[in-house]
Amino acid sequence: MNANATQRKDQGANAHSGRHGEQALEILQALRVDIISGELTAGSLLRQQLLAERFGVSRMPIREALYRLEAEGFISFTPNKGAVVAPVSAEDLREIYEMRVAAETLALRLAVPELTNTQIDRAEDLQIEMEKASLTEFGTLNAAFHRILLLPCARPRLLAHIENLENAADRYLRVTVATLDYAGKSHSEHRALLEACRRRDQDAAVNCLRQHIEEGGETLYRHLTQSASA
Amino acid sequence: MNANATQRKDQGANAHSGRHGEQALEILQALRVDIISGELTAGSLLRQQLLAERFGVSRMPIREALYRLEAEGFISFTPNKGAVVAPVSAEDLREIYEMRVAAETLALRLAVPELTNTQIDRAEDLQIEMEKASLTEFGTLNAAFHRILLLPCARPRLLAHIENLENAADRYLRVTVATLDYAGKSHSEHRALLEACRRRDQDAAVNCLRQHIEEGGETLYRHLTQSASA
DNA sequence: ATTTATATATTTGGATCCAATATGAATGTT
DNA sequence: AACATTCATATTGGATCCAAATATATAAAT
Repeated sequence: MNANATQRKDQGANAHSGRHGEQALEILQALRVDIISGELTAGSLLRQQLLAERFGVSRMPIREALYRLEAEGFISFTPNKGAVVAPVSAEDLREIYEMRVAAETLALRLAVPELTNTQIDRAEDLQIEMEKASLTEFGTLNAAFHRILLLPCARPRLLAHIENLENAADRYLRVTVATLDYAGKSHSEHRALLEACRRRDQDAAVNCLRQHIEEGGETLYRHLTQSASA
Repeated sequence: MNANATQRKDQGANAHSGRHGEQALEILQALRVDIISGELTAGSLLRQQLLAERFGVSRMPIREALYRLEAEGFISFTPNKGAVVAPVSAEDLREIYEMRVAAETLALRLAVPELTNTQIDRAEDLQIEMEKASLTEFGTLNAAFHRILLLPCARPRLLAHIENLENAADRYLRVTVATLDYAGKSHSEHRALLEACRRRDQDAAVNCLRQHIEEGGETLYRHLTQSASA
């Protein structure tokens, strides 16, 4: 399959939003979304000229965005040939989730003692919303839920790393989240996590989160290794 | 202090080494080394024109290298003003070491069952060499020692992440490694780690590594918070 | 003398141009 | 027909050019 997600021309919206020095960031964001959402599939060639036309800019800001995308691990360059969307694999998925467990449990352990009741309440609100929400909203609400519990760790590097891992994971999530009864189990795990946070019980909270992430990863892993699709 | 490390002109060596599509990578490497080694100090402005002259190329490959450096966390851009070398701080150092513990213990846990006796022997050789080596060689030998024990985990994302963290840590290491009696303690810790690996004792090995990294971080942290220099 | 306004110069961000490499088609040879 | 060679084309990587923004210097006004 080819990079035909680049066909729709939305330069009208993008090109004149932030004038000087921000185009590349918007392009980066847009391409990242395209890869995560699956509009750009693994192996797709990213033609600079096509992207430039799509966004209504020259190739320069495109290149800038591509360099950063490569650093984030979403694409890879081969010299004089161009950039292709990084492949997906069950091993990669497993690795991402192993790293998420390590990074997010560290962040949570550091965050729990700093959590305010207000923040926990806010997380609970999000959880309540999430349980009523549609599948399209689930992703953002879920991300917000996790973020609010981890942010108080106040570790910018770690949080950026986690965000990158979650983006990487979302590439795999897309395929499966719609089909599975993942949501139900996730909700009760979130509830347990909130309880542990309320008691400021680091170990319990960390174990909840570890289990939560691991089970999510397991589910995806099984789904990916079974169905050879995507 | 300004970016006067950019004065020496070494374009003769760099410009014609790899012709098409590799300049940026060499420049990236060179700038990374300059930042880690301290030739480019925190807050230094990175003038594209100066760098272009230093490396004997146009501003284009410079920009490419800078974008990637930013993604690695070594510099940061402010729109229309340019790039500056990222600041250092005790909190950042602490964070790096917290992340190293999480990432490297994960890698080691996965690597230990895969380790061959040959690899452990090779690590021991490196350790023996290290104990006789000078301070200038210590850094590379130490890195090689850790790498050989972690590589068998076969997790490319994780290993790249660890490499980035070690580069980030090296920025702080530089200041202190010369002055401290860090080496002696490090050697015995390495020995203990090797022993645990020989027994294929995951938990013991992971605990050794955790302690090793934590103590290294502690030492640096104390040194950095005491002496307000650099 | 200090401050404000204006003009100038430097620098980044983006567009265009050119060279080197790779891709693909056409042609020729066996 | 299969394969190699040559030539045309497309694409990347790098250089140059231009515009927008910022910083600096100069002049004017209080």
